[in-house]
Amino acid sequence: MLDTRLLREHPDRVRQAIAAKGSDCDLDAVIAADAAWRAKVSEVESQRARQKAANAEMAKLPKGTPEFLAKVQEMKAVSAQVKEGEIALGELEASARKLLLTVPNIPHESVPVAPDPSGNVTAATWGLPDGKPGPKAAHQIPHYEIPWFQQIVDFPRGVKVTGAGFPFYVGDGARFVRALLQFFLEEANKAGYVEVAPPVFVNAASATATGQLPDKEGQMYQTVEDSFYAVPTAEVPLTNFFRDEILEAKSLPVCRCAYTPCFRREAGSYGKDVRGLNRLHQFDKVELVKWVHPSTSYDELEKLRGDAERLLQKLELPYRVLLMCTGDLGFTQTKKYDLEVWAAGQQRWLEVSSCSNFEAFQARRAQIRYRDPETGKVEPVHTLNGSGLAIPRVLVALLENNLQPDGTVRVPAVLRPWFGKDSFGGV
RNA sequence: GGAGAGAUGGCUGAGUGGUCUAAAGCACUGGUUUGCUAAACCGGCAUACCCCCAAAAGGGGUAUCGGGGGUUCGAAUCCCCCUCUCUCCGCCA
Repeated sequence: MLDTRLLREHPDRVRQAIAAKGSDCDLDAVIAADAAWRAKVSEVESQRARQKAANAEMAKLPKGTPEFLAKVQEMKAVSAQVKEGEIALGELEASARKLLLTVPNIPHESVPVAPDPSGNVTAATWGLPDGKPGPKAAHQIPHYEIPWFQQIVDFPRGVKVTGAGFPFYVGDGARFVRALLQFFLEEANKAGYVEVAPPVFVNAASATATGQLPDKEGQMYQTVEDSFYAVPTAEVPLTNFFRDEILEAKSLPVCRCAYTPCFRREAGSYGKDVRGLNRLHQFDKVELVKWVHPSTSYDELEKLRGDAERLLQKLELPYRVLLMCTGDLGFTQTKKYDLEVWAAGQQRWLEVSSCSNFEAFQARRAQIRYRDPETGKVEPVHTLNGSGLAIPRVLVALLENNLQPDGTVRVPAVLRPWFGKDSFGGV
């Protein structure tokens, strides 16, 4: 949600952003609805002021006197007007807010302007000889074609027990998932993110605050009896922790991390993308979230990106960092880096982290603010988040890149304390 | 799941239809006094939105006593629904 003052005072900047993001938001309608609402506010409030003044007078009059009764009669009409006005005002407000929620966030000036993903810029690469994809795996085999893969990740049993996209990890598969989780959480702790174990179901207010509702309802699993939503990412419960609160300026930045399973319906995803572990309905992820002072949010974004990159470096996995162009930015983001790991077996990039700055967009909607100690004013904080990291795709990259000629997979040194072995697999 | 009690500002807590513009205390904070600390005294102390002002400063207004609806000229107060919390019972890792 943008600040309405920006819409009123600098509609051109907003119009530019809408065009750059390729949004179909009708800004004129948003502004017209806001103006209509404001006009009605003034009208209704002045009527209410009249009502209050009359109440004060009547409090002093003895009840039942002719003057008193005359006032009652007079105020009956005003009361009816106010009631009518309030209904109209409620409708105008709801429609203005609904329209306001369709306005996308404004891209940062450092974001390349382009209509589609071809405009994304490679900001960095790591571990690629000559900056090109590689190194070559011993055998160029997609993870789902490794002979023993089904022994550590069991899809048919997942289908039987739940459905497609809900695999079982078995034996070394399960141990490997746990090793990655431990590693990611430890690294996040060391980097200063306080660990949180959040609820994995959230209510509608929380899903609205972080932007999953109203538009992306179809992407979330819902409970039948209680109208809860299974979290699509730990970002949702984590960011909502401070919803409707005012933080101390000196407590900023607040950095937190959480592991949760993530549940996504992925409606409309088919084909090659979804083979093996590439895309699942349930997967494990560690998420990093920051609440920061507005003046620091772009520095914090770079740090966040660095924290996520370091994980891939320690795992010795080649990757690239994409600075997303305006056309590939989400509705709520002002700037976003995607970290894509190279999966040698499939010869393709897999997104394992997405680090975003939302500026005040989420904070305004979620009412997360801080008090400026100098002015005493209350302002929305800036929020950021990034994955650190998504487990299954990291597992994919490790399986495909570290596959040895003898059919086993080498375990990176940093995982050995958690995994307990330096290789696994083989027939 | 059953029965009962409750929800008022950062916190404690008064307030059962009309200056509630929400008492009082605590906490926080500014000042005065005072060797220091402390105390005492005086003052300040919410959030959101609208309007005035080019803007800031400042001023005016409206709303908010868990949420929503109702009764009434007027609701923190009366009625209904919902949510949450607490106590007891039952069940349970």
